[in-house]
Amino acid sequence: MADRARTPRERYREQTRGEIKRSAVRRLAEGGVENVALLRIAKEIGLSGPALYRYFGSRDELLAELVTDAYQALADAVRAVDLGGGGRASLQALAAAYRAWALAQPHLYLLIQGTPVPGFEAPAETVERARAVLGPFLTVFAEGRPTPALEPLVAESAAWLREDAAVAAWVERWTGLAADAPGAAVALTGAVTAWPQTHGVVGLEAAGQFTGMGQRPATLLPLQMNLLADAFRLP
Amino acid sequence: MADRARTPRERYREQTRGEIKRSAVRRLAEGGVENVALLRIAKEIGLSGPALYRYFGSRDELLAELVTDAYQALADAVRAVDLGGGGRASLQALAAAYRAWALAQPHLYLLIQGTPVPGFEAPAETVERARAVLGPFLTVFAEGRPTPALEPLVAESAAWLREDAAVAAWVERWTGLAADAPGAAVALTGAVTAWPQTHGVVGLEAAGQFTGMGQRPATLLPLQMNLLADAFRLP
DNA sequence: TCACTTCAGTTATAGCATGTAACTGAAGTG
DNA sequence: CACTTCAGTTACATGCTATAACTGAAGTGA
Repeated sequence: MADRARTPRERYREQTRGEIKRSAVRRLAEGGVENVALLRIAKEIGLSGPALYRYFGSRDELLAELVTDAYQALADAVRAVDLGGGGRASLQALAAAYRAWALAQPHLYLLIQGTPVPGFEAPAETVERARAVLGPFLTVFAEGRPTPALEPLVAESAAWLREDAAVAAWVERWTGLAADAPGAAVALTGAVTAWPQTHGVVGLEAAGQFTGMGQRPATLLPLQMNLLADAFRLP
Repeated sequence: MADRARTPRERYREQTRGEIKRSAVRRLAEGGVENVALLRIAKEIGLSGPALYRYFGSRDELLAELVTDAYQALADAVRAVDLGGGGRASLQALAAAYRAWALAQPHLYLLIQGTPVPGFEAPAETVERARAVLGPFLTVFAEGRPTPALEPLVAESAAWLREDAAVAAWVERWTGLAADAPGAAVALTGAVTAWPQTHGVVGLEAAGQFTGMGQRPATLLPLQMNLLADAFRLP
């Protein structure tokens, strides 16, 4: 935001990159990842083939940037939720926001949470991005008082907090709790449990696997979140 | 099984088809779906390019058959579970079998439950296949007595049972219950809830999204199944 | 102002993929 | 033994990714 329009050249470059990405996202939405072809994108924006390689080193690089952007957008959507209510109301709101974002652009969601793009695998960075999305869940679960059944998972979370300083910092940022505070491990456990549950419903829904089923994901997801809230005794 | 070796020609054809599919599956496991290239498969098994089109009309057709086979294999793996124990023990066993199959061939699992192959979408058939996988879950949840929180979803299941005869038949096959028996809707609700929860954990794990996380999916999944068993008051 | 650099964009080309067409020859069939 | 069926071939059309070599205009410093 600071150095937005340094030089005309850079501004133009940034604009063209954006145009390419927007075309790519549109093609992704219309025909899946196979439809994202540099040649056709180039033709669409009035360039000829190899010109795109000035802007993206390869097709995979372009896709990787779409993934990064999508994570950012999902994180923004989740962060935009007002956690004022706290407790299970906030958890419901987070899950709903997550779902709404995913269903508004199912192809993008499947791109980031579904099958990893073959060549491209950025484990470290992916984890980082996922954490940005899960942050607000930490906040909500920090006030949880888990039932005894959750004990093994809380223990694993506590161990992780002890071993990984980056995780400890992440949890502290969203909960204000130090790594050795009992609430930290609880928050971490809640987030790491809520995430696969939400993804389970949303991922199947985005992939169209619920079509033909009689139950509505809009009923199922809140219900699962409620069960989870019960397990963590959220107010 | 009946007309296995009708004519030598057909037997040869079947054998070649199998060879092609095995090569495709191997390539899928090694380099993802992009690595499944007819030309390279042909070269590998000593044929030259277009010959494969005698056996599969197109690449998509080959992939579609991989999907079908994979569903079958997953259904077999789940059906092989001994439900003698009943109750939550059986639920745990089912989820564990589902997970074990998926992790033994993550690329295949992502192929059937992840991003749908672009061109190819067979909603009706896919639903059918998914049902075959979920059958044993119905059996387990038939003896459930859901907590009041599950009421809305049970109602949706009951409505679905009333409207869709095929679903009613499916449920009856796995539970022995008629569509209007209260247990039928409960079983359906349980299966349709357990499925996304299991998929949520397994899908993320297969996609490698748990690497770098401190919690082990092997801990998380049984725990979630236990919560679910509680909600259905499984013995 | 003018040489010099930087860089967007071009055409040409290599390589590999899917898929079709037309042909060849051997295995099955009445 | 004529005839059909069909696996497999080569040749080719098309479309994609990616690289190489060139062109020309926009920026840059003395």
